[in-house]
Amino acid sequence: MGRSPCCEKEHTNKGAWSKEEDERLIAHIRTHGEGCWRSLPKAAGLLRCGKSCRLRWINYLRPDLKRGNFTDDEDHLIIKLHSLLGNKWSLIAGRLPGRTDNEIKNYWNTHIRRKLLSRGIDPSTHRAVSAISSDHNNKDKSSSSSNSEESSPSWRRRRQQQQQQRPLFRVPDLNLELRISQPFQESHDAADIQSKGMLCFVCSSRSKQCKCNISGGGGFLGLTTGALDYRSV
DNA sequence: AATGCATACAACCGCCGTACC
DNA sequence: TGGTACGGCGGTTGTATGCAT
Repeated sequence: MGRSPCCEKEHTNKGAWSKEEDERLIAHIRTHGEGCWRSLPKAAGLLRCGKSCRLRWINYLRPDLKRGNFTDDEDHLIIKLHSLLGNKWSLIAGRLPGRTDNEIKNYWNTHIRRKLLSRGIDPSTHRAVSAISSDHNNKDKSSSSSNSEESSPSWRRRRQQQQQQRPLFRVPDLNLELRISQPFQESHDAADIQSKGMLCFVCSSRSKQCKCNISGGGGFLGLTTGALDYRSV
């Protein structure tokens, strides 16, 4: 049997969203709120798959989205978080207010990867390319290939194969267990956690239940401060 | 001006985890 | 306990745009 499709594909639009579709979706979510994506298209009068509506809203229409270029700070934060988390785009996006996982993923693939490569850093391992090539006894010389070659389809395929063959790089003895917290806050001392109802990174409790005696600064990547502050990275 | 190639990014696809029955 | 629905995620593709020739 298997699962039923998420929608009737014969009766749904695909491709770019029109202005009218956007307006319908926005209007529907304004009055009914997010959620129940499967039934939303019918209720909103859209010939779209529920998943498509969700993606359009989350990645493009949400009012709290920050459009425009990434700042240097955001750049650095993405690189640092990627070195810790790998391709966990949603977790990375959770630390960049107003940015979506899709946006960060695209930005990584189009800008940051190339930037790191041009600096001689392997974007998947965050190690110097020369170190990697010596690790592998020059087996994969193409990993230091020229930038002009890297974006070609054949280069992408080769690179995928290399990554499958290459042993995973692991940061030794790092406990990367993560807890969900609210996005980055300007300040994050214990008083803030209690007064603003933030989620404590240390004990995972909210507001007044938090008994962690945390003070600013110190700690790896600021994680021990209860909230990740990328400026400490 | 026409053409081909490269780039950027929106959107889709397929899979997974979880909740619910 | 197993099946199904659903939301969410990461990888991939499609296409519009910009640039070089």
